[in-house]
Amino acid sequence: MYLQFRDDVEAALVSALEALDLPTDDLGVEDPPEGVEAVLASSAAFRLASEVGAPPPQVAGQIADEIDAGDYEYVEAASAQGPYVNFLPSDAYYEGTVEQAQSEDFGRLEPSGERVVVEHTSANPTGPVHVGRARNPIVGDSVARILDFAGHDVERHYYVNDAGRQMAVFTWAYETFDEDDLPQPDREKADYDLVRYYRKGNDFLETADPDEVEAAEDEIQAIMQGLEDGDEETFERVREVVDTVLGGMRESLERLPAAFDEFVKESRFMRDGSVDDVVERLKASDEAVYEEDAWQLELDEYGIEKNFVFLRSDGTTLYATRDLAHHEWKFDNYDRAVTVLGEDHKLQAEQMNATLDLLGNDTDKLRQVIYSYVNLPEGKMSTRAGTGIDLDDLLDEAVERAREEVENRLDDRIRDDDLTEEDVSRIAEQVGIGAVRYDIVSKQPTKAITFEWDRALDFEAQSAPYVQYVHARTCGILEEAGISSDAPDALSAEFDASLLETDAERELLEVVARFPAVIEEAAADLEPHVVATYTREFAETFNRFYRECPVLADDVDDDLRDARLALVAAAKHAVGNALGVLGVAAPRSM
RNA sequence: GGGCGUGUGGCCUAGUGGAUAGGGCAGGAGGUUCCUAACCUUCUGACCGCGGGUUCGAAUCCCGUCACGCCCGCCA
Repeated sequence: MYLQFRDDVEAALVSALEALDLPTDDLGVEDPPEGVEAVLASSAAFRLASEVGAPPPQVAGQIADEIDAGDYEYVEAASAQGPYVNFLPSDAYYEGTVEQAQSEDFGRLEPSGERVVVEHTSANPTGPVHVGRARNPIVGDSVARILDFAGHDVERHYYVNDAGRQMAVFTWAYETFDEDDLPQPDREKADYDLVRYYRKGNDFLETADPDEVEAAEDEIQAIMQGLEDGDEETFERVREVVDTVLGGMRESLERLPAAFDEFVKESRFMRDGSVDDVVERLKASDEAVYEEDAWQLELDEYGIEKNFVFLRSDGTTLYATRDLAHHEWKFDNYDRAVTVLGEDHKLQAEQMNATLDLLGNDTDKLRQVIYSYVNLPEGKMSTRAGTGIDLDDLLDEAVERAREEVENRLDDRIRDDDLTEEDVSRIAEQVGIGAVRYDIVSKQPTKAITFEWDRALDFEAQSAPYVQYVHARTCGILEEAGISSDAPDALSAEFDASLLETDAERELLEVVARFPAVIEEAAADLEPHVVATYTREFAETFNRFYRECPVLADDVDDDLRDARLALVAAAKHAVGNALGVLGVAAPRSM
């Protein structure tokens, strides 16, 4: 209802300003601060004061006087308060909110018909996913969920670098070294198994005898050339390594959970000729220069000073060149493309944008979400060097700590719980992993995060469990009332929302009503953290309602009980779906 | 050196032109015969890095400056 209310408010302002013969290009609709009763307000009077020749409060008064709230279904009143025009919602707003939010998928926006591809993670398949990289799948998966919930047709892609130098090194190392010379793997898992060869290979290239290194480099070069020439046998050799390591990484990512619709391999664009096509078109462009035996592109007109090399002197393509073909493929198959990238890829992204534009693509269809890395207090995490915390270890530790927490709480509970061992495991999993994910997704992606165990695994206050607990409470009340999620129909279809008139109830209704607008904003700006901020405010508001408004107590009369139950169901859908788009589990009990 | 990003109470964080800068942690004081206390109430604590400027109004925009991070490969 919030979106409809906002439409009403905008219409009312336009009509009032037109009647006063004032410009309508700046309505100044905003959320009033806490403590102000209104749901929306306009600060337009500030800007119109000079035009009218009267002080802002007087202008606000004129605007408010011009508005007849009766003309708008969801507006109860428009009143001037100092220089602001404040808008109060009508009973229909509150009643409409409760009704609308009875739907299980409350908050989902109308289908847009737009096909959006979200590419995220795309880490080179060199070894286990570490925490430094984990922000990408968490942010990316949440962005994908939000776009989906906002009505778009979303596909999630992992772009696999299976043709670069790193994979050539890996393949060479895998074929060269003997397992007996390697340390024990940290886990019995494919990615942990194979990363030992990769580390050993890199170590060899850095420290071995120069002649031996040269021989190794020749083999690596042969692999790269084979890929470039489209040699099937070479592709097979590399594929074995890539698919094996990727398989292990996928398992870890799915725990987050982050799943993909498609793993797009860059070698595909080498084989279908599209990379060659890109190269030919670039060579023919006015910006192309042949310097130092390599083909380059001058991108000065895009404000990029550094030349973009798109063909090496040995005639092989670069990752960035292949990525151009990849993105043209995206443009052919989707209406929009979103890529989640670490901040270190920012310049490359700008370079690619410029080049795609030069090739005649509409780059407005492409957007990047940039995030800063998660570092350790002592520095960066690196797969090659083997420094860093593995995502699996973090998640295991999180689940273990969550389990301890659940077990501790079992002892000092007021109510008798009938949590089974199965419940305890489920809760530990939901809370532990949810806490990690929420901790990452709730912060602005551009802010750097320094990883600290205790901070990442804090289960109190502004954390996933705090919000999850609210969801569990809503489920608890509904179940107590005999309304299980399996049988939502048991909820009385007849309820009188006008009985919800205390401050606590009204505030909860208002925060529920805002949910679709939060989705709209998060989707438009590609910012999952605004949903996380919302869940926190939601939880605070719900907890106040919970404290002040008993639903099932004996002294609550039947009509009020039904209305409150409907409100609790509405709250459950809002917070449950908010957690859903964040990719955080919504437990029915804790 | 150049480019991009970040800087908000002791610590973490929301807020990108409008109403007393909103939370959390830590610290002090309270609350459970009552639908789950992973909760709530209350107190303490901020010259929004620093200096200028624009504006009726600046954490938010502009200029300068400092600190930190990232980038400036024929790597990815």
